[in-house]
Amino acid sequence: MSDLLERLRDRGWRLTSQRRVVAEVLDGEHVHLTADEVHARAVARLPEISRATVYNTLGEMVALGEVLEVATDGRAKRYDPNARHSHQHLVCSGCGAIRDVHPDGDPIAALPAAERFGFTISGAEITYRGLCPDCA
Amino acid sequence: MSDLLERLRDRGWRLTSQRRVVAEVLDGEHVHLTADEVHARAVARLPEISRATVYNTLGEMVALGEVLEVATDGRAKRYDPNARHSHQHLVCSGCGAIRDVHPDGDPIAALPAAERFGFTISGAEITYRGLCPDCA
DNA sequence: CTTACTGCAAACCATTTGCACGATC
DNA sequence: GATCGTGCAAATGGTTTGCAGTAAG
Repeated sequence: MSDLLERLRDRGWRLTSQRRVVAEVLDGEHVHLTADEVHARAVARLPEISRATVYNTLGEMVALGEVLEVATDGRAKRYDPNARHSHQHLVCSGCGAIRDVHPDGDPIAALPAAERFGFTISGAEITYRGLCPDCA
Repeated sequence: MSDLLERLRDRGWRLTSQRRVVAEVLDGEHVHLTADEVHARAVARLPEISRATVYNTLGEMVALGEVLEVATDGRAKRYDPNARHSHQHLVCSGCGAIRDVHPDGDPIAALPAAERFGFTISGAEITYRGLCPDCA
């Protein structure tokens, strides 16, 4: 289970009840919650936790590289605890559901040198768009 | 030049001075302006144009599929008039500059059936991240 | 002449911040 | 006991909306 929490602890992260709850709530496979959803679930376990703390905590986890920020282009950013395993996202244009997917091949390799304009490429994110079985 | 404007006119779009100015300002290659930048440039040509109209107009062009919304994950959305030619984006992690790029191969084809979870895939967006020559 | 676009200002929503209090090392 | 995290509430920035006025077809 709490893979994420363990990783954070190993990095000498100062541990408080709020931070622990945020990490626990966010952890898992195919989890892509908004800050507000994280807050709602955190409140269920720790009623006094504030939105500001949730935002701060998520921001720190992103800065540490343990959590990924996903802008699916809707309104609010979503947070993906699975930052360690490279994966891409499949987003339903109907209901906004997100799945993690693993395409074949390395997208970075597909970008020819002539198309790099002198940039040093450090990563690539792919968002597949489509309709899920329920929305089709 | 005003390819975008022409396309919009062909679709029977009601033409007003404001809309024309927005389309003109936005058109071109490698153009990725924020709504606010569009407004600033539009004001230079048509001083009374309001932010609300710029937002409405951009939203309509996006709904018509003639303009692409690009969420580079920074603060404001950017608008790309080049919705007709499939291309991907290269974003500088330093200064936020954007370049259009054309990778080899079709990213959709790289997603195996087993990874589609019953979704009907309609498109894929790739964002390459890196440092531009100036920021490196 | 009718319909639809525009401008204004106020509303909205997600997120950030300043600051005093409280908990951790 | 010094430092750092937390909570509150207010501020911010981007975007949307309601409504009266105005222009396009």
